Amino acid sequence: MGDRNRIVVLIDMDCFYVQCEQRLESDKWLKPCVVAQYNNWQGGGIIAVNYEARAYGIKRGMMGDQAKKLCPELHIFRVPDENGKAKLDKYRDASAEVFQVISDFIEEQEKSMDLNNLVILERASVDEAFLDLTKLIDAKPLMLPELEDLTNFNTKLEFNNQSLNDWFDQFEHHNIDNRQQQDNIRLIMASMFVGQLRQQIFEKTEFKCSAGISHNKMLSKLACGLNKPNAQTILPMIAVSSLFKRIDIGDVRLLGGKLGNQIKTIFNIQTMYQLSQVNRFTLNEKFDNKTAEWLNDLANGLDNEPVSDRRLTKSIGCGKNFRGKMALCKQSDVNQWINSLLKELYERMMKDKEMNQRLARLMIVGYYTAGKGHCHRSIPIDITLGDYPPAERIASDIMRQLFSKPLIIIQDPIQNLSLAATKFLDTTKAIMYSTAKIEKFFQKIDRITFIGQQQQQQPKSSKNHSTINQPPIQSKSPIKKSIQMVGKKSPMKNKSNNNNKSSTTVQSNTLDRYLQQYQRQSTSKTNNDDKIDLNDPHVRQINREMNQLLDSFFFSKILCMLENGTLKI
DNA sequence: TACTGATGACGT
DNA sequence: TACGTCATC
Repeated sequence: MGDRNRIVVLIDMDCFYVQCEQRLESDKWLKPCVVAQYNNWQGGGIIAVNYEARAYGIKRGMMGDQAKKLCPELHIFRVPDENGKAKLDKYRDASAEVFQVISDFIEEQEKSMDLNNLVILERASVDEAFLDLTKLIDAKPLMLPELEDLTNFNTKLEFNNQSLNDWFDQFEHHNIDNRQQQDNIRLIMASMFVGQLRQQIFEKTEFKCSAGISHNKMLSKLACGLNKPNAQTILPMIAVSSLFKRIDIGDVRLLGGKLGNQIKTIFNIQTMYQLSQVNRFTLNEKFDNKTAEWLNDLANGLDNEPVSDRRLTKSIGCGKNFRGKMALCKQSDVNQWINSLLKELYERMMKDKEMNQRLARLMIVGYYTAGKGHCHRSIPIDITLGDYPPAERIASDIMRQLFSKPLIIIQDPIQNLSLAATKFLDTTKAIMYSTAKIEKFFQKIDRITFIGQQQQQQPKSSKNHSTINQPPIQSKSPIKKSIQMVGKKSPMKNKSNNNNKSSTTVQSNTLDRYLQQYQRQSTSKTNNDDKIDLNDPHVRQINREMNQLLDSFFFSKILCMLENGTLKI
């Protein structure tokens, strides 16, 4: 059972940006439309083309003026811009809508079967999702749906030129005890799921999409592209070799760039079928072992890349090109653009925080110059307060990084700037940065013995440290000492203590006072006098210590224990 | 001035 | 890790 082929699906929204615009201007449905950004030069660059417009030969990457010549009645939607920069929020929001529908549908299906975690959903891009339906399908009895139901979903079969109809007959009249046949039926069952999902997406969002239904990411992506728009395509394993005779190497996922071109030139071939005929040892001569094996698999319709369980983006970023004369030559211009980019990014970070309960810990600032090419540097984001620092502070950190050594940008002007927030932490975990919650956390995991417990009691007078200006941190920080001790002690040594309820919670008085102190500070936002001054050296010291605590303690130790099951919250 | 602006993944 | 490179739409 375990060695059965996976059932992997790709859902791809049809010309997504155009549909987003059409939904807002419904008289534009069915008309040739494109979405373009930046109107000023040659009608702007086209980033999405609907199928009516594609009929005129209009392609993504063309300029608006050029497209208009091909189709005078073309409607061009404009990406809104803010401060001279394209704003793509509309499409991200619409994407979130679609993913919500997909998530809900999955949940509903699982619920009806009284099971959990049957479907893996991966956000592959703003308009694409991979689904691994293996577990869902295999939890159901092997059964053929009605052909009519499938055709209503505009389901196509990719298998030479065989119709879905003919293919269906063989299952009804023949035995289905070999694995190949069973896999085919599993694909058909998955197609019902996908059809219903696509219907849901349409009913809830008005958006049409296409889908590929096959056994791995490469094949489902390929299948999806075979019949568009508003169709779903089944690609059974047996159809792969004949299909590959007409598939260009560059049309296969991950082979559309340099590598694909290299393959074509090196072996003087064009199609995937030809690649499958290249001797494995010949492949090995030209590529490293791993790549050679991977290519060989791909050429045989195999791809074991898992569908990962991820519904959110791993980073939020924004950037802008400054071509030719527009390239940034002065530090003040760079400063201004960083601020402008950060303003947009910061808003998106805040929105993301509210919607997804997470905080980014790292900011990447990137730039491009003719002399140095692409460069980027990272700046930590201090989230010890359980929230982002003010944008101004992030901006100044960025500028400090960027101009740590003075750059003579006059001679090497900056042609691109980009910012990205990454390394997200769940607020439920990040909240541990906020010290009140750290205390609770420690209480919950009372199986852990904090090393500090053996330290002698601190005098009560320490309570007097009630303002942030007199932090409970001595010059030779006891906290730091404790942290170092924790770091040295193997957490596994506490394994025997795991069920010992009498085991003490955090008893380090220093830490306790520190936590209380910090809690007071971080919750007393109403009183201006109590506001934390982030530039206060003591506060900075506290933040540093907390970061160290987290890095050395929680992540390397506790999360490890959570993962291997030695600890449960 | 002219194929943007995002995204993710991998190698070292 | 931090940073450079590649791929996709």
